[in-house]
Amino acid sequence: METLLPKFDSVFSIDCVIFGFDEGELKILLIERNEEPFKNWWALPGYMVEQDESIDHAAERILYELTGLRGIYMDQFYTFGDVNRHPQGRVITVAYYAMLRLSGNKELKPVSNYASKAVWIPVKDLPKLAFDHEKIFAQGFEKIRNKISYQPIAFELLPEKFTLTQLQNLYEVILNKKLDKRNFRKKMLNYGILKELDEKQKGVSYRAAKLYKFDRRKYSKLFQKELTFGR
Amino acid sequence: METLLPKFDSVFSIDCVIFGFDEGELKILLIERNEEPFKNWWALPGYMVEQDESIDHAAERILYELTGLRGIYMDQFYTFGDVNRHPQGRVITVAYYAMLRLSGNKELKPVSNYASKAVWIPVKDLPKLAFDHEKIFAQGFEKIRNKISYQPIAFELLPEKFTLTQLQNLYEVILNKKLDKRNFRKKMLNYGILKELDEKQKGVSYRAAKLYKFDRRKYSKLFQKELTFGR
DNA sequence: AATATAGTGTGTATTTTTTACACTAAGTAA
DNA sequence: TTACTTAGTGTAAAAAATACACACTATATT
Repeated sequence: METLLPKFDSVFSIDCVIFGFDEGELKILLIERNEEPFKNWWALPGYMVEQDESIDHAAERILYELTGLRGIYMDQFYTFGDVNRHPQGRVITVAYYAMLRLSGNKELKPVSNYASKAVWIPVKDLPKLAFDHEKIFAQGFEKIRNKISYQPIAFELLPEKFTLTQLQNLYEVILNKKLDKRNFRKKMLNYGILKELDEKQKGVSYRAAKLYKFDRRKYSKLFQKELTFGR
Repeated sequence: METLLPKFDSVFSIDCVIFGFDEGELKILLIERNEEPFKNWWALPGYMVEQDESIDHAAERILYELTGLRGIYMDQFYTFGDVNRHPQGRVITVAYYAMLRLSGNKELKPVSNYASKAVWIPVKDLPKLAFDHEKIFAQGFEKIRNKISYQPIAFELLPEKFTLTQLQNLYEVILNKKLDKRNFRKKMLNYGILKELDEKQKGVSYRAAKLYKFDRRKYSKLFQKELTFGR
């Protein structure tokens, strides 16, 4: 039966909204396109999905080819399917996002030549982007802002060891809102998902703060669905 | 420049996970397929998107053609892109969901003949479904369960006038959890998004309950993002 | 008319969570 | 030693969440 039916092929793409946090600034990973259309424009890392790969796999591959970043786990957040979003025809795109720690300064080096370079750009200096990528970016930002307010995912953006002040700064940047220091600390420490280390910050010209680590095991226990409504 | 570039066409589909609530049961809208592959199987209402329509528009059109339901607003929730999810080739599908009031018994009548019929099936009696539709359904159910616990969207499933007990039953069905009557009422009434009516339930063989209406205006004011973290 | 039945409707005390708020301690640099 | 800068800390008040049980009322049944 199957052989009598027409065969389908498709063209669709993946775009990645990758956030990083560095020097107190929230950044986003962009590439400079080296291909028409929009050659030499800034764009989100994104490309066509192959016929024989799942979209999740494509996301990883594409991010690697365009930026050199490897094995980054991303979550899908929305699919953009306006008719004219791509000048060459009907191309819908599935958007993924991730949050990365920038410490260690992983090098960015496109592996394919679809991109001429890949760089971290502060979110507040976002340039004009190719296609509908500004819209995609905006929705991705919205997504993490939402998510961070009910799941402490911010750790993914910080170095492995961090101070509470750094953590708070990050929350403030994403939520675009000042937070109270004492309440913030109380709340975070109460979650019980931070390990206090015996180490202190180094190289600062003032009192050094304690360093903390994120305790992934306790975290996943804590956030296996906890809903409102008592019994 | 554009004319030198290859033209792209694509094949992709929409699937709809539509919830209804009737006689104390949560139901889902299914069709019986009248086309290969999976002819005569149960399936979610879904079909291919046309080249010249946005995916949001396609969702509405497809739901109408397969079930006769018109102008239903749906939200996208996930895109399924495994390589072998469709036997005829590479077809990714964008899944949408909606919650509907079943009162008034809108008639279900496929307008195209891709479906031989469309019916409401209790979620607890879900049959075997075509393609990967069971997976899609499960993720859609997860979605509303999640959503209902931070936004009172349950009204969309109830008739325009409803009793607090009906509302509570619905929450209990979706959350799969018994709730305390007094606390539930206190909480709901405190939101201030219910209008108490001068009417009472009719045709019951016990004390009739007051009827309420959902106050959409107050609701949208209340739920314009309210995040945790004080100041 | 009396009674059984089934769901409606209500209040309070306790605990937990959230919020507001300001000063001292520690380390570095001059 | 002093000036500077950030780290670190507690409490009281308000708000929200929770646990819990019984009398009321409309109808159907006899």
